[in-house]
Amino acid sequence: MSNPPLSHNDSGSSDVDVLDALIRTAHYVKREFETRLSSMDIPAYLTGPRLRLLLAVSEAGQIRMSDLAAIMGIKAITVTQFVDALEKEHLLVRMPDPKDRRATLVKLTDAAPPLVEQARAAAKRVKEKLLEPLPPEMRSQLLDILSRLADFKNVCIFETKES
Amino acid sequence: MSNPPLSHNDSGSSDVDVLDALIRTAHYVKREFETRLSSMDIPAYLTGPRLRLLLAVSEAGQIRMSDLAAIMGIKAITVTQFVDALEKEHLLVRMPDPKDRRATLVKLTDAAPPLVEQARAAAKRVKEKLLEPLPPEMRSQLLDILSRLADFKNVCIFETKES
DNA sequence: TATTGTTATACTCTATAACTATA
DNA sequence: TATAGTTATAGAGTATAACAATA
Repeated sequence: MSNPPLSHNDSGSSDVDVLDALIRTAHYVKREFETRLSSMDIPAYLTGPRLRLLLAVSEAGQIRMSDLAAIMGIKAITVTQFVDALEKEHLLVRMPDPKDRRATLVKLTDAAPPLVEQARAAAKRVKEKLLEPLPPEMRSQLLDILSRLADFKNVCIFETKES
Repeated sequence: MSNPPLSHNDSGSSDVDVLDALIRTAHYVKREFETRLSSMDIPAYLTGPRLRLLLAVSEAGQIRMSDLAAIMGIKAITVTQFVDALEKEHLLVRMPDPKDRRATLVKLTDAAPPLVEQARAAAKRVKEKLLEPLPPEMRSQLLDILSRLADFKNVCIFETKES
């Protein structure tokens, strides 16, 4: 066996590994989240990102696809694909925006709300389970730390609709 | 000390959103990491996961593919695909394991070390940049918190550090 | 029978580029 | 000219299932 040189701990190997840990943990959490969700009545096609989009639509009532792209931090084409997938499952529908004929509004179908509610509740239970090992003060510490790493101030467009 | 402007305690909306924040932040960090890395001389095919595998091989010297799967927390087939990609770029090679003829050992090619070192250094610089907004004590807090969410005790087969 | 790695296949997420319709 | 959304295409990451060789 070779002895690995473990002396680069001084100038920040561990400082830097925290990012790896972040990505790895997030990946683990994401997978756990989706696995547990689909083991709970929630159909497998309702993945994390799609559910997030669906919930955004649900909160907004009606929303333009370009706004969805903005609040989710993804490209328009990706929204198109999520909407395609969810429309195929009859969870949401497209409508022309009467104010701007280039734009498309998206809203839930009449059939969607029960599943959306079920998914929201299941997601919440799963998240609570995953967060269990974390005492409350660590949760807010984590939130604080994360917000310093990346500030997602653009996420809350929901309250500001006036027009 | 500022009071966190959390809307409050119960029924848990904020309790639960910290997981979303985690996933979203990790996703942001990951994308930033890869974008900045490929804007630095590092070829685009050397993505985060592939680089991680390459570094694992580099540290191990020779390593079985099944061990790579174990320490990276991915399936054997995924290792196969990473190794395929990196072998195509002449960064690593497969060798039969003389101890077990079912197994395959992987090691760096002679050509790999310069690029590996360059990539390791670039990755470190990028990570330091991304971590800049985080004071040192928050970095260790974060590491602590993450380790409670998911314990990756299996990750360090490399360092036989005393404890 | 169990394990190692592979082929074949598939799906999700994400994107760029080129395009249409509209503003 | 610029914006909204789409088609076509691509690539990365990940996986399951079936299989061959070996243990």
